[in-house]
Amino acid sequence: MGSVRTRFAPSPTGYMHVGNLRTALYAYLLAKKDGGTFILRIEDTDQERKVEGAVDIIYKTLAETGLAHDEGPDIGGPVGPYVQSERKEIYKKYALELVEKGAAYYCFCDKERLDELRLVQEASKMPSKYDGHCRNLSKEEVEEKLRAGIPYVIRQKIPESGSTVFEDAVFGTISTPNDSLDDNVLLKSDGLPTYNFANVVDDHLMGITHVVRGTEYLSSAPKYNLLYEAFGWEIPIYVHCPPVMKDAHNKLSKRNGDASYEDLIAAGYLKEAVLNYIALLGWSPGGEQEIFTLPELVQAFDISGISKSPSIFDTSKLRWLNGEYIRRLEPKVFFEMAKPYLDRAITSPQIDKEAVAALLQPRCEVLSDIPEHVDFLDCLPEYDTELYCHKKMKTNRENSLTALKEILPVLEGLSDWTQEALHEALFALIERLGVKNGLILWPLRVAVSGKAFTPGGGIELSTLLGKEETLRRVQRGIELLS
RNA sequence: GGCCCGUUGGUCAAGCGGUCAAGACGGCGGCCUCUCACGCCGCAAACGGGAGUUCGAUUCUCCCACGGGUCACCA
Repeated sequence: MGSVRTRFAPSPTGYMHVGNLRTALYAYLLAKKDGGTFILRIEDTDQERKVEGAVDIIYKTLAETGLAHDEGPDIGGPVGPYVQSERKEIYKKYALELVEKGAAYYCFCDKERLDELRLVQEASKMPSKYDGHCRNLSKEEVEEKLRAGIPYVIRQKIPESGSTVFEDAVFGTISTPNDSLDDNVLLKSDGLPTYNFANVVDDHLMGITHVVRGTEYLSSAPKYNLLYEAFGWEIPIYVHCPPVMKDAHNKLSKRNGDASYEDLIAAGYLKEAVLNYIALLGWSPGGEQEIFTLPELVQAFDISGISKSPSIFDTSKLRWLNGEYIRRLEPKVFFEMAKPYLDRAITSPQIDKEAVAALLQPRCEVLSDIPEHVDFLDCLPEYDTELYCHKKMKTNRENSLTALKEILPVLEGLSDWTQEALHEALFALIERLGVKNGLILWPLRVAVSGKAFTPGGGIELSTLLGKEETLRRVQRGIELLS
């Protein structure tokens, strides 16, 4: 058992966005690479933003993607509880300890005063920052206000001078002047901690060795560092990951209507492909390999490969990767996955859907585009006879009509309706007429599909459609061309 | 605005003082082929700008520009 302990600490918002999932992935990989422990912690200290069922989505996603946590609210563990709202007393105790140590203080300022303060600061173009009104209250004053039952918060006491320096495994040494840091609230008036505080306390108490999170926390990291120092706790290794972007200017987000993990799955992407793709978004294994199973990712993962700049989520590359995964599937497995989509598009019972799936597998990138590939099997679409004209096949309306008229009796006379038999009969015809393959096969494919592009050629499609339907469509072609 | 961080082709990215600056996706062209797709081959396409340091900078330093993040009793 390794000693690395990482955690994924989402707040239950009811939505697993791609950036979040990637953070979970990296935390998981980092732990597993070392044979360490991956922990799930729910950060629900914001009572107003609680969403019902949100935690279930988190469990479901982690289970589905194989990012199995070793400790968490659902499975327990030695350092629980793993839900922050159940740890209320813990935070209070540590907040008070910090007050004892002089690294934090009671603040009785009410919302009105703070709003006003902010307004004044904004108006005078000052950086908005707590003015330290309660920073130097005497012990007696504090006691008195406490006794009077005045609501309070506990704020962090940031040193007035000097600077805070810390190491980030991705970004290196980062130094921040203390006077640019604010005396943030640690414990809210409802008795619950802020994220800033709960995070530090929990990460320490849970023995987290590597804190993996997004760069949005990079600028708060100095404050966390100061907290660790005040407690005399060992500082974890920070691993800040750059954001996943929708485009050069916007993060991927629910607000922008961007796809979440669930949306991608619903759209017909394979979970393995999604995981593989996001692993490569913001991290590079260094070598040429691009397709990785989860265990392979565990093997290959290294913090040094995490990039510093944001990366744009590229759907076209995901599509390609998904196609790669689809092509590698066992035909049976692909058929099972494709089935719901095939059922939606094909209603006629005589079509062999497994055979359709076999045709589809090499040319399908996302499951959801199956219907548009196969809709013509169900019902011959209205089509323009222009489709019969193809320069490379050297076909036009006239010779297509001739071809179909030659084809019809051949097919009618065929008793054994298999791909082999069709192939044999049609190539015999081609030979007898002494023409190029395309001259016969192109018109057949058009007649039978009514489309410019189809999965499979004329012979394959005819096999699928069955004798009766094929003959009907060839006749229809003859009618249209006559 | 203050503070922090970043900047290699359209996108993901390798590179860690000397390279004709990888590779992948996408694009384009070709081959294969009964269409499309798959597969194979090839082409175009990048170090934001300026000063230094150095025999030599994409790589190190500084400045600028641009981009991102953060400045809540949200996480």
